[in-house]
Amino acid sequence: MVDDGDEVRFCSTCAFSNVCISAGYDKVALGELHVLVEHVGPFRAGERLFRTRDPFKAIYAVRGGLVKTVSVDVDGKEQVLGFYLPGEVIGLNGIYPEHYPCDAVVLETSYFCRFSFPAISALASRMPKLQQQLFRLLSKELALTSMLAGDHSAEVRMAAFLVDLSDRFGASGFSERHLILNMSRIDIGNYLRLASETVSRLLTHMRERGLVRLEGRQLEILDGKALRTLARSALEH
Amino acid sequence: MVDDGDEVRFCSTCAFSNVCISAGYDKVALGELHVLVEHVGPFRAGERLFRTRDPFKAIYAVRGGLVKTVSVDVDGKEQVLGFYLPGEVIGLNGIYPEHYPCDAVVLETSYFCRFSFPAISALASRMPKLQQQLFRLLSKELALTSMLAGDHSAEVRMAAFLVDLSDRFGASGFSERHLILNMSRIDIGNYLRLASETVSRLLTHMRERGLVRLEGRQLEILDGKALRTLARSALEH
DNA sequence: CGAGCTCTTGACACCAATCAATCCGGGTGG
DNA sequence: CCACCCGGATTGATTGGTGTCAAGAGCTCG
Repeated sequence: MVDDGDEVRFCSTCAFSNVCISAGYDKVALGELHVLVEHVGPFRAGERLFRTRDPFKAIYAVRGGLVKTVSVDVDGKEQVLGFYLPGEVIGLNGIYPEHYPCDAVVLETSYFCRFSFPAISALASRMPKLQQQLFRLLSKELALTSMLAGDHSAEVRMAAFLVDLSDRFGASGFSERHLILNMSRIDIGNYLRLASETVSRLLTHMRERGLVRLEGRQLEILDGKALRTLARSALEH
Repeated sequence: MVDDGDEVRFCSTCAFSNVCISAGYDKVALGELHVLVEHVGPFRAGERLFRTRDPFKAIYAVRGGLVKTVSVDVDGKEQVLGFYLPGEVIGLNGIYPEHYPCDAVVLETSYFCRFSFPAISALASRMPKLQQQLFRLLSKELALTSMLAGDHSAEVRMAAFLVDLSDRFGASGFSERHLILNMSRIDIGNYLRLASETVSRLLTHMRERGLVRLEGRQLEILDGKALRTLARSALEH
């Protein structure tokens, strides 16, 4: 999990590190990236990595754990913007406003790589591959939130959520079939813009149809194909 | 949004040009940017600047006119992703997938600046200010779509739409009070995830309450403060 | 073992979609 | 110049999907 052994990868779960290494980049720049990374954690459930209106100074890659980002509107109503799994990057939406537009709330004990943004931005100027990776990350985040923005039925949203999570677990080297939904139904509902009761009803309905197996926060995908069919209008290609 | 330029502006409405000039950048790089820009147009209403699945080669700044981006899902149902006014940039969401994820449909006679992405990306490596501007544009787009993703009542969404449009018209040097909604109610509804009938009802209701004056596609904001109050939960700070 | 949650399940209400009729404005052709 | 036509816009009646409220069950933690 931390930088050990194999000199080629100094941090096995950092998105940046991986892409740069895989690009076979020059050692000087790589060393600079290494110096730039700061390992932080552990954070416990309920702690915040950063808060709304904190000045934007760094982005974070999840090394292990689970995080949600939430924005709180003027009435104090929370809005979950996203969940972040190991290997994913948090904080990019702070670039333009120059402060974080949301809180990053840790949902289970978590570890991170911290990248000072001015530093990584400067480094990106000399490492086109890194710059490109930053662009891609931003653009990817864009694609994800525009999925949320679509007007789809509750069932389609739920299916799309599960399929997306499955894919991302897979990309992080975890099982694509056995998902651990270590966030409350309330958070899921808030993220999908559904009432938590609706989330419950949808999950039991999916269980009754044999699409998934449910044990509390453990979910096993039994019929991935059917799920994808349900979700296909939301995942629009 | 952009630190205002003082001297030479060789393309009065191009977001990139403006930021680079205002940064007082060296003339060599500036020349390169100049060479890189390609003026295209006019395009007539209904024509497409690019289509879904076209390979991602360039981004476009609107010089004049109005454009919508729409994605078509598997069932053939259209989804309006955004409207673009003079000075704004289209196509950034194609970076990650490396092809455009939507069609760019011209709504009224329009002109553009075309920037080859490989070229501008390379140039950004040598012009930190340009790189930063690209990051900002992406991050800004992110903020905009996450507004759409919120679960707000139809009235709040409508108000937020008008306020946003007013701000953007203002940023482009147009009147903030007199908006020209040169897109159909159907497009507005599709963008806001509302039925066009609901858009109609909301606008008449706002007219009856004295918030706006309506004359077909011309809209005058009479009570901007009230509109902002309505929209404030969607524009979350 | 109780306190305080999350989660589930049911009954009901309500907002916005749908269906339908009409009106308006702009372009076309006689 | 007017009549016609057609897509967009408005307005009304009805429906349905989700939210809200409420009660109870299951967990976890002190």
